[in-house]
Amino acid sequence: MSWTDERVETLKRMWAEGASASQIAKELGQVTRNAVIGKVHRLGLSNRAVPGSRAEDGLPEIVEEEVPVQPIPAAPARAPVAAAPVEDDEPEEMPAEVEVEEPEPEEAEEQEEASAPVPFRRQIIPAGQPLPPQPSANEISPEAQAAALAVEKTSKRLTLMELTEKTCKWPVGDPATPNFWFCGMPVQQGKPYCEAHVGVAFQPMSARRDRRR
DNA sequence: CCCTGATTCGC
DNA sequence: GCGAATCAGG
Repeated sequence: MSWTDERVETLKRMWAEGASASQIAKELGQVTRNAVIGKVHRLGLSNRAVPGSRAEDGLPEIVEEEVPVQPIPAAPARAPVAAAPVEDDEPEEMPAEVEVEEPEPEEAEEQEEASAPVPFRRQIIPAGQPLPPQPSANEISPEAQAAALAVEKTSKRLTLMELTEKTCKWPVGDPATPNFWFCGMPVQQGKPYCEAHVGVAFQPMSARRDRRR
């Protein structure tokens, strides 16, 4: 396939609209993003306006060292979130292994047949031990918290077994409770969490320090 | 890991 | 001119 006037026109138009080279390539078909990029350069229409939206990341970006915050949302105890076949791992997410204390093996089976589908199987004693340092309640920026909360209201609510490399592994709720689940939204590239939860998991050091009591 | 654009260089 | 391979950055 060659660069017909029409194809070039499409290329120019899409490029001007901010489409990425791969998007354009997909649209045109029969060419790779490399071909598109190459053509873009030969046409001399390289630098263009910002691709994405307009109100997106127009902020100054106050980026600082990122510091992992205890991956504990509102849950009192941490669930062993195992990232598939364990391997390398640099001190980035700090697994912080913490056994979730089993309240007590069940003994008297409650027969709540025609009751609610997912009832409260008896008040469960939330871990009879000092819980790990409660999260970063006041260390998390209000914005990040709000974002996470919003996501949690619409997230996929996956079980441990349903997690994959592409699902957010942020735990929500009390692991010792029936309504405990994992966010499950699409992860942010390279991270174990979705955008919203990455927002609470990784806080700029200074901001975190300032907020802390 | 997944994506982006930029560059190089044999064809 | 073309575009795969590679590089550099997010």
